[in-house]
Amino acid sequence: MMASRRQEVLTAALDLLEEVGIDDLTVRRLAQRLGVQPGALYRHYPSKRALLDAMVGHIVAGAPAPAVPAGDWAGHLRAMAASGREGMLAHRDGARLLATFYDPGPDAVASFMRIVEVLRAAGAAERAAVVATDTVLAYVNGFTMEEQARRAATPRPERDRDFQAGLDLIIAGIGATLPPAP
Amino acid sequence: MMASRRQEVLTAALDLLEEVGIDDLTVRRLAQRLGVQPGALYRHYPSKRALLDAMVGHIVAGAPAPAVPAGDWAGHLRAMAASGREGMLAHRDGARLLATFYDPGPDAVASFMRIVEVLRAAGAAERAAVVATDTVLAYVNGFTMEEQARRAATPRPERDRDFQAGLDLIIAGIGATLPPAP
DNA sequence: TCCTAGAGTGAACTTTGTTCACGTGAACTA
DNA sequence: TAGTTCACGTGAACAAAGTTCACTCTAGGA
Repeated sequence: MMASRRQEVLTAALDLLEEVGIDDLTVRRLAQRLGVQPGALYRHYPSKRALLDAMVGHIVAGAPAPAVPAGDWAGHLRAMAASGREGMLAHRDGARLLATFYDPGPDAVASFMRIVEVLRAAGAAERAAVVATDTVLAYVNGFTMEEQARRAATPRPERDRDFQAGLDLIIAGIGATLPPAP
Repeated sequence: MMASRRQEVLTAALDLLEEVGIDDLTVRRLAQRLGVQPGALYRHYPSKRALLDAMVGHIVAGAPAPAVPAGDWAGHLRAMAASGREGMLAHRDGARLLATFYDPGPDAVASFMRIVEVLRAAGAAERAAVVATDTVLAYVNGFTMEEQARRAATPRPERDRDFQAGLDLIIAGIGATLPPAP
């Protein structure tokens, strides 16, 4: 196991997030849950902000790596979109947390580039591929934010269907700008 | 003019937002700018949250009412999208403010419905019209949020062009599901 | 045995939102 | 004219938040 104390603090913070939500995620509450004085946490993270960043890092890293169907650009787009949404929905206030504290690292840039590559392989021009990728990601973030903030009442299957339907709209738009398959 | 004190406080808060950003928009700073003790503000707004809500209300109300080209559903969509984005970009941290504190009122629902109506008039089924509207709004929010958070360096014309290009993608997707014009 | 390093204590400080009993001056009313 | 009302503001306090700091404790290796 060999979990460093730093890791334990992070895990406790993620658990606490699930219990009380981000607005009540306080240094003191976290310290209490660890059976420790508030100041002790600053041995492991230099600030609360740094801790939140680490939580965000854990969330984006934990998103399920999609099984890539080679050559199927629409499938790739759908998988990436679903994975991004899933990562946020998996944690209470996940979307808000990402929106507020996410600073894209090299791995995020890498997966962005991978999508662009897939679209380029399907025949899209460089700029068109970037625009399409940007658009899908903006949609995923916008939809999920709104979903988590204001649609907790709507049953999950319905939300899934709505998300899918909007994504299909965008994919149709992208498909129209692509050269026809040979 | 006859501006009520309440109005003056709101105006001062909006000015202060522009100067210091939402993270440093504090009750004390606002009081100081009004030449008043912090507690005095609670005569006019029951809580800081209520004041932020009022600011959001002012921002969404202040978005330019688009000139509606009758019968042109794509034009209507573009106008609404541009108006929403413009409203957020017009204020520092506008997108974050909206995303965190916006609780859609009757007028927001009304303008949502108006878009749905326009699409229905163009031949879309009810559900398709709702999905299309939702998708455009999610895109606008997602794009603007990211834009204001991380693309301050990119020059405005370029950002406008990117926004337009993504929107065109979605509009193309919507157009593909509509019956051909007679 | 000494000593270093990681972990935690306990108490403080600053800043934040918020409350509350009380003053004050202008406008209305009898 | 005298009294009442009312909107507005004062001044001081409160609790909770993030953060800092000097000190202690406890292992484990030289």
